Amino acid sequence: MPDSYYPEIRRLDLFASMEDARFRELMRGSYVQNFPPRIELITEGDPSDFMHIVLEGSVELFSSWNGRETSMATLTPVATFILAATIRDAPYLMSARTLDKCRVALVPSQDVRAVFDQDGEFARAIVAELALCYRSVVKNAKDLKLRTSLERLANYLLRQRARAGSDRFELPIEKRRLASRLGMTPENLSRAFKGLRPYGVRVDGNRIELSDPADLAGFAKPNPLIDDPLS
Amino acid sequence: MPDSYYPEIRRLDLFASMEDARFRELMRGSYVQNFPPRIELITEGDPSDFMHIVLEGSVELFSSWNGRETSMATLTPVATFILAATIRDAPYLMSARTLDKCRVALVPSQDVRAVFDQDGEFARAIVAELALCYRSVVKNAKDLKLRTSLERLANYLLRQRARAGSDRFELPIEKRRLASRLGMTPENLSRAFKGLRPYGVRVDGNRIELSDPADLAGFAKPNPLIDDPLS
DNA sequence: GGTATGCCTTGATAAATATCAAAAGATTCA
DNA sequence: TGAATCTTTTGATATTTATCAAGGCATACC
Repeated sequence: MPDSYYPEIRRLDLFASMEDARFRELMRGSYVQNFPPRIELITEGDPSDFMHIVLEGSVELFSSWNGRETSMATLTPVATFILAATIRDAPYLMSARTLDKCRVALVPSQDVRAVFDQDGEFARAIVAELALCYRSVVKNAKDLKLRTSLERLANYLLRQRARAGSDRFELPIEKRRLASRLGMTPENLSRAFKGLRPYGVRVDGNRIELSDPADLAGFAKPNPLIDDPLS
Repeated sequence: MPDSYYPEIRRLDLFASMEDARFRELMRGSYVQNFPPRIELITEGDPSDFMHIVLEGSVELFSSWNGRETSMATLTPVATFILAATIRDAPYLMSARTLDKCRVALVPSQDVRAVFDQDGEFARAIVAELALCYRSVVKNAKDLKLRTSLERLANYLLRQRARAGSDRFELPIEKRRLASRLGMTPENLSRAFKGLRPYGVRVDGNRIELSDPADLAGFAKPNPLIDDPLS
């Protein structure tokens, strides 16, 4: 891997505080690849030979069963994925595909496990990252089980508002993927947007405007234990 | 904590390979408590002062939002819970209550974090445990998003069959809790059991008999990436 | 034993969500 | 530019799931 990528990868919490020698060792065995849109990077069930890092573009994690498919998450730079499978040396539970042109770093799983054994700082960082991922999936499960689809959408919009820091923002993903992420069909997402109109949700293509966020929050009842990505 | 508990706690993967001195250190600061049934051990949102270990009885993890409640998991000895919150020093995402009389060990979170920093073996074990937990929640999310409630029940029954190693077994939890765990109402669970009768599912109170597991599997289409607790 | 309580089941109904079909908008690409 | 393709929306309908109400069954407790 070219040294030029080191700084941005270093910024990840996962690598921020590890010894420089170990970091270089890890990167030496890794490589960076460019992918066109809509390429399946990994397939669920395959052995986890590499930990992946999205450097550019966006990557969708999805899962399939019995001819059905659901979107689990969309990752944007700089983020790692498939860490748990790497750690456990277990098969991938989710597939991943590029949504646009992507640059992805591939770190051999056995190197990750080897450095983990030698570098306490790295081990701590991995634990922190895993615990964060775990908590984020638990929040997602709570969202799915405790809320209707309308409530999930309302809370999603409030989270995007917080992320953008503005009452106007663009949806970062296609609506049909958003529908799948929220556990609904594209048709119902369309109707759900209409259903939120009384709470001041204006939709124009990708552009969203929340004209009365307080009113929307009154309906959505956001909760940090479900909606706050950090807590 | 009395030394007599050490062996059974030691058997947990989490503690199996850590240095004996560290283990004793960790246990010294911990204590064991008995609880009557239906006691709320922890409440979601509270700071995570202790990692918990069920030694006897069963404990339900559940979550609430907006007056609704859902069962997330039921734990039986010997199992830890609330590890991720302990590690991140973050609030509990789930509440826990005893279902019957329980014996629970409480390990101060700061001790867990301190020993984690000093004992590489323990750190490795924590990572393995967290990765396992993470993967189990991902499987649960896939189950919820990709399957209907009838399919979820069918696969649950096949998992219980594998666990029991027999076509006849008893449901380990109350039906209303099972309903909640599977993301449905008690009424619908009752109807779902009826709906599986054509596939050889016989129900008598808690006792289940699968008279044609192959036929049931043909309907349920179990998949290791959702249903295998280890893979 | 009998009452009380809680769990489970059943039936009727309502609400939520999915499916199907078609049209309207975007976007891609030759 | 225009054809082709894909996404989004809309309406009609079907399916799934939840809610409400009532009754049956068990268990716990006086």
